[in-house]
Amino acid sequence: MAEAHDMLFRTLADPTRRALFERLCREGEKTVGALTAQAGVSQPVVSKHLSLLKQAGLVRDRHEGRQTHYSAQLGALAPLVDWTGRMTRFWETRFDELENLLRRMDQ
Amino acid sequence: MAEAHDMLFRTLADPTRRALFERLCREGEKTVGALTAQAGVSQPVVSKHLSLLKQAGLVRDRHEGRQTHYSAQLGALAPLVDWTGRMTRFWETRFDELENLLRRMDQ
DNA sequence: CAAATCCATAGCTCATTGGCTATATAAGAT
DNA sequence: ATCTTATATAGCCAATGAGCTATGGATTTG
Repeated sequence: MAEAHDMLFRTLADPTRRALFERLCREGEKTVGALTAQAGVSQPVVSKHLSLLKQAGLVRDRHEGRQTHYSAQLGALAPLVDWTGRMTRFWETRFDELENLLRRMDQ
Repeated sequence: MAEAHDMLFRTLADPTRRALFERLCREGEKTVGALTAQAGVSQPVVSKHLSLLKQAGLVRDRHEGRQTHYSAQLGALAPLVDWTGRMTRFWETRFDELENLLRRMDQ
């Protein structure tokens, strides 16, 4: 029953993890070392977060010698965009119904 | 430093809480009792979640006698939509740059 | 081959949090 | 006034999870 947006919300809820993803979106592919240098947390913590981001489909990894390059997988945000869209549409639908009701009462 | 989307992500990360918000979006205003009846958790837990949703600006409450009616505040999702938009745009910009580079190399 | 570098994993701790029951507060109902 | 109903708050507990250090595995360098 776990929908795709569930894991996305949980994964992006942590500020450190979200900051890593944001940086990959802004600056493109980066190694773990480069990410760690500015993350403000230890390298193992960065690796752990990247692993969770990968599980959520938000990043890809590419191995090259002893370094691992991570990059954002932007398509992974789609379920989140869909979800917000659905919520907005529900609200608008109910709003339209209310509008119609008021129009009918006005006649 | 805490941006608006930070609290939104954290608030919507919990499935029970998100389900409450979804129901308010789908079905409109509801009392705490009505929400509790289908939430699968106890009434105090529902009240607590609603309180957090309210703090995040995702719901409004309206007191009427001894009941409290909650409703979704859809505008509150805007920072989330903006954030996903920004991330997408970063990615697209870098993609365009890559495209241009390839075009120049092709000449 | 030895040493150094890069990343991942293991194991620990502490803080946070989602759940519960019990109770307080407030507003009808009798 | 008393009892019941609706919601909120308090206090507790167990699970989760984000951080750390230490270490393992793999690759490059000397």
